[in-house]
Amino acid sequence: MITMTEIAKLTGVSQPTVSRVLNGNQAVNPEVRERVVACAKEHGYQPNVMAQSLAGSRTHLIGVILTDISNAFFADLVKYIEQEAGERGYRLILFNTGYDTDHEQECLEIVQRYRVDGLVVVPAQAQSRRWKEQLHSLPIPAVVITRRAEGLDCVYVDHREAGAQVGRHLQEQGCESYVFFGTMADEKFEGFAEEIKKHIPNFQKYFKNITTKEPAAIEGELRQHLEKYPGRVGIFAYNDRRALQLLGILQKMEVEVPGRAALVGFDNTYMCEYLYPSLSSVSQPNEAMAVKAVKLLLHKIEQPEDLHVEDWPMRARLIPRSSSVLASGV
Amino acid sequence: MITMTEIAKLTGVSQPTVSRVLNGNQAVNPEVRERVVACAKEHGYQPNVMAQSLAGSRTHLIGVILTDISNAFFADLVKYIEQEAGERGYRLILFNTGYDTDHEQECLEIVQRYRVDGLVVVPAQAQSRRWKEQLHSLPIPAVVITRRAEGLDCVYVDHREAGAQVGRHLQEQGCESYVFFGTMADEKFEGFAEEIKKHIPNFQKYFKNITTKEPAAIEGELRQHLEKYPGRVGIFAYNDRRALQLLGILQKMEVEVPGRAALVGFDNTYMCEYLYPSLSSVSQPNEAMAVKAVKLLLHKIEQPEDLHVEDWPMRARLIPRSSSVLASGV
DNA sequence: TTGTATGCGTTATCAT
DNA sequence: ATGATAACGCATACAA
Repeated sequence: MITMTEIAKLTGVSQPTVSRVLNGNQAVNPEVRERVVACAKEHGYQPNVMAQSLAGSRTHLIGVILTDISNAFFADLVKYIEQEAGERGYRLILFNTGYDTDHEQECLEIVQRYRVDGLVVVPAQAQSRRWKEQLHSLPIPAVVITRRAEGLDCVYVDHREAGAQVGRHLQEQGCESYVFFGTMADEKFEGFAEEIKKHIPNFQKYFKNITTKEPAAIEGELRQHLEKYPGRVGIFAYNDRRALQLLGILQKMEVEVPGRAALVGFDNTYMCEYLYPSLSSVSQPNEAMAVKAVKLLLHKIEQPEDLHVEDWPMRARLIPRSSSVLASGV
Repeated sequence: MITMTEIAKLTGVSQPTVSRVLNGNQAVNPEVRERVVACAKEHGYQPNVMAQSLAGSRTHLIGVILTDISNAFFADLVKYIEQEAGERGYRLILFNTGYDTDHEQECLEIVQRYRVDGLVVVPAQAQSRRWKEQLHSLPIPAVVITRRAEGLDCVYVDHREAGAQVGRHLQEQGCESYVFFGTMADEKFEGFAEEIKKHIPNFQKYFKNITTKEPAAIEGELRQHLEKYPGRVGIFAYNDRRALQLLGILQKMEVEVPGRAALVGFDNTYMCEYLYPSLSSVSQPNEAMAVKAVKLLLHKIEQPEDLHVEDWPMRARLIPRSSSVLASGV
């Protein structure tokens, strides 16, 4: 790979002149410019970013550290992050922690070695104080995406509000009892429960939480719930994957969806609209989140003096489909 | 971020000595070592990879250029590539071409600027000669993954053989007519057709190809085919996404699956086993492919004198499920 | 065992 | 308009 110095020799000028030509910075003799450009083109010159970075400029690298790239939701985020960053001349160096906090630590060290200009992080450990302090003390601007992290720049959806949307929807659909599939420590459950409690103060009485992922156990729990409550049951799953699993089980049990059970998922994966019945789900603004995170980060990179911390909750949106809405006409 | 030179000053030794200590290369006075290590630790020293690379060693960067990271299959590959490369001390710089060949060109330039040690590529343009020559002439070792590319190192599944497996399976399940959903230029279709022709020479007569993705059109085509052929129809979709869409349409049409129509997808996405009926699908050896590709690449990086070109076809495996297999017992 | 000197490919600051 | 020169952070050959 040819260097500026080599081009300089070939064209009989000095290396700094080559630099000036190739960067179009200052005025140079048109003849010289032509010669140099031609030579660079002929040999397929490509600047050495390592050298550029060393010489004082940025690396134009953004470290992306996330929990699980094989999760469609995060993969989608990465796509938009890459796109937005790429348009502004930044590249991604990617790390997958696999929810392993030790490995996350390593990643945090490695990105420093590469002198990345900034960081986009989906933290493995949600809220550990130690972790937040560490990220804060890093000499690299960072934006947390997907989760709220107090005191740090972050872009995320308001899960509580999203859960409330689901609660409202299922009530409007005439549900008389409820099931939440996932951990109750989840903010979307909290919002969900709060919303329903507004109308049904003794919510607990009509509610069941299921945490197991084991099909037979799920079926048992559901059967039990259905026997106890004859009315329509509203089921909220913490993601589409689980919702799909539930849908399969309900179909196997020959429970009518949405007649007997109304089902809502989360993430609005592509499969939602293809399923039969199509699956109601909560759509997160993936692209908007990614774009916002990158813009925030680049701002912090390019205006390091601005220490303002940004906290960006965004709204999710429930997409009602056949799994929770009774067909009106037919 | 502290540098070796600074540590040298703080500990009263020379910079090369610090280098020796921190790299554990040569023998150094234990006392000095201790002092230097302590100082480095205290200030959180992290080597500057840019400088290391410039000074002659490798960048330890692997460029990953692929068509669509938001595709679950590729995202999964990336996960394994990151893992395997990471264990060997290499990091990923990621590019998403979005199937845009112009953008793919840019990516090829940019990775050169970062002086990546190697490249893993999912090409946007399958087989253009120009592209292959270009990749070959690149001063960077590269491995093509997912697609066969003659003359280049590549790791991929034999789609023809995979298609044959599906053909064999659907025949064994007693199908009397066939539908392929996707483009007939696809190797998996070729293998599929060849296999069936072994037993049914006038295959064309019992076959329909559907390429549209528009639900109403698909439904029309299917209805037409079903009216024409009373026997069981075997449907092969080029990926699970399409298979899912088909399944939804079949359910809506109240066509019995697998009784009237046996359905097989491709990619063996997680949802296959959750669907009802669960979806038969072809499983690609994602992890094995990723690991093989990385190993191949690292070999080429570390043994540049070995110019042997490796062509690694791998076997896919059909996972039969309820969508194509009639329940025997019940 | 340790220090000096040099070079990697740039950018940037000087002179000229 | 252009050429010396230094500097970025590190590795390495060489000298001591």
